[in-house]
Amino acid sequence: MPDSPKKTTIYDLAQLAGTSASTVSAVINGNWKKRRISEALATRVLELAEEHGFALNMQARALSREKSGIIGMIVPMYDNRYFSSIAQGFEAHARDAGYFPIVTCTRRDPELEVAAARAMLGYQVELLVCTGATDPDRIHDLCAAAGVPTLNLDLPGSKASSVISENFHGALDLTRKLLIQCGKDMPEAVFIGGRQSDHNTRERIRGFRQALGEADITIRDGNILPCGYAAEKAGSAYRLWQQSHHGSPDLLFVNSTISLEGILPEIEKLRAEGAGVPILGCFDWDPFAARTIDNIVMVKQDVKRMLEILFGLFVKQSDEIEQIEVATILESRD
Amino acid sequence: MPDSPKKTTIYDLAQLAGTSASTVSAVINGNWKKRRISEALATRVLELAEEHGFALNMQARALSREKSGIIGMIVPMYDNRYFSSIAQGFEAHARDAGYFPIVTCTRRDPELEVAAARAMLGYQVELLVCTGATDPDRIHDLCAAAGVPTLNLDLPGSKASSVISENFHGALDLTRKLLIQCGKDMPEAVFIGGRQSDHNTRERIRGFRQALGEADITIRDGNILPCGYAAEKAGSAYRLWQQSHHGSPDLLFVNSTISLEGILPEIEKLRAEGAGVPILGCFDWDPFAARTIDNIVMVKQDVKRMLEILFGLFVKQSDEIEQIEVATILESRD
DNA sequence: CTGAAAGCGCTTACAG
DNA sequence: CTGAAAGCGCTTACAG
Repeated sequence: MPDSPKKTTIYDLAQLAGTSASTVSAVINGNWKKRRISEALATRVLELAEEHGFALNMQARALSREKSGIIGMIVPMYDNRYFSSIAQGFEAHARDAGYFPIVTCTRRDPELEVAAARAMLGYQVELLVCTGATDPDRIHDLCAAAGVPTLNLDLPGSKASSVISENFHGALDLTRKLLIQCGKDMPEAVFIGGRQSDHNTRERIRGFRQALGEADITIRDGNILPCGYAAEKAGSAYRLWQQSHHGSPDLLFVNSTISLEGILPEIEKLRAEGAGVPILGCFDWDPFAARTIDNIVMVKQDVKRMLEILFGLFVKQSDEIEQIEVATILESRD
Repeated sequence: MPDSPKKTTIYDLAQLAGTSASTVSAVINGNWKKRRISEALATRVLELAEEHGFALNMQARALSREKSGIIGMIVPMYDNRYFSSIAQGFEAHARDAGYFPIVTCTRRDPELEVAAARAMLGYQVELLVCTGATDPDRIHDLCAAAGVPTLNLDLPGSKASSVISENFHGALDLTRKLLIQCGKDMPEAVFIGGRQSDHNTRERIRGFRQALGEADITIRDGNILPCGYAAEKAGSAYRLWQQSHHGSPDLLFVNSTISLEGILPEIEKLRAEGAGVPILGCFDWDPFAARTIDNIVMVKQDVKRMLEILFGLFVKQSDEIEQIEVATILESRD
């Protein structure tokens, strides 16, 4: 392999093979049957390409084709299983579909989301998937102005199709199950985590309320605590609740593993003191939490299915706006 | 915002502003003081750009500048805290340094690694960081032929600088701590997970052996089980060990959180049966595992520091090959 | 203070 | 069966 100091181009290859750039291009792109290029020439070109470590310049290709072959995704964070499996699955699907995936995390920051969307537009993405975006409609407008379609995942938007979990039903089932585990007649039930402003949190609260209603349990407003997703926020909201109630709730619905991380130290403190510990539910899943926290019930979102549907929408390219809800799975150790 | 059906170019902007593409280019790139363009014109151009949702075509820029502004990273997986925080931190650093980050996961598959490296080369990355790569030297050669520098992270290579954890010392400290916790005179100690072929695993085994040696504990070869990283592999290797020894070890050194996931069910089974449970150590960190598994000691790798050093090497661009080891942190609940 | 023009490395009608 | 040439949207000397 002659270490060419500078990058090899199709012109170099053409010269080496005694042919033209057009022909090399056709060979590289596998169009040589169509162009009826002799097999011998094609083989020769491919050999030379291999030998010189030739890599097609994708920017040049994108420029001339006027399409990049890139699809983008923005994600709030990588540091939990839900979003990281979304990122990983998105990559795999994109590659299988012949696209190059670009994913970027925007820390639930609206400004960063917009900046990331602009950057992706600069790279001429052919699709932008907004995962858990705080303002997907704004991103949609940005992309629409550039003629780029968007799709929403996890959190819905109103201007493009969305694939989300069955938040209401998932929360309903989870709460029902927790009530059974709890056993008490009039348990003190608390919901914690998430944002009142986001659709998923609202739907989950609705499911939570409904399950309690079915059991004729009245729920005080002070027991619904959409304090944000961050671990610290959930931790301190929980601590505050405990202080003002002089004790822990009987049943605790936690709205994400991130929030669960913040609450766990408090739960452990209770356990260490030999005090009663609330029955725990979490609308989210983590393998260690599921395995090691006593009596926790977790809701696993069906990432595989969500991505299949998402890519189905992408290839369909319909401009009808749909909102598709995907069933969740309840996981507990018993 | 007039929804232009087609993308706006600098020529469109030039026409609109009654000036030339060169001038627009200078304004967009913030070089207009240098070009002494009138502030009025500059402002006007920027307004128009905003109004039309203009986004510089980065492929065109890359092509003409002959540099892409992209840096790439390959990572084995996203689905654990170590690698996902590496990916997240890489993104942040890249952006701060004015680069566009591309990260791709290659599932510890040598062929995928090479394919991903080729794809990145096609996108003209200016640096490729190989994280936990099975054959970083092969990727280095590929990149070197295209004049692209590489850097290794987590697992070292011999042809480019590497930033890795202090595997030997980390394992030594961890094992010492486990021995203290264990308390027994002649504990049965087992090492599980990882690959004999990788540097980190070998170094950790060395640290493990050394700590045992210091305590005059002889260690049988059958107790060193580098069975791979996958959870299932670790699970079955552990089960096998237990079967042939009619019991569990006293001390178990697990080489990653992934392997820990595979072993946990067995540990729980023991606990449920009221049988003795080994003292657990893990060369890796996960917040839930750290919090919820009784008496586990975890080694946290210093991702923040590793990335700082990595980017330091990148900006330095020295062609001296260094291998830098970063201290790890021991975490336990007491 | 500003513009015309060449060139980056491809693709793709088009002509032979 | 194959090549010359225009064009994709920028940047950057160069000339004024």
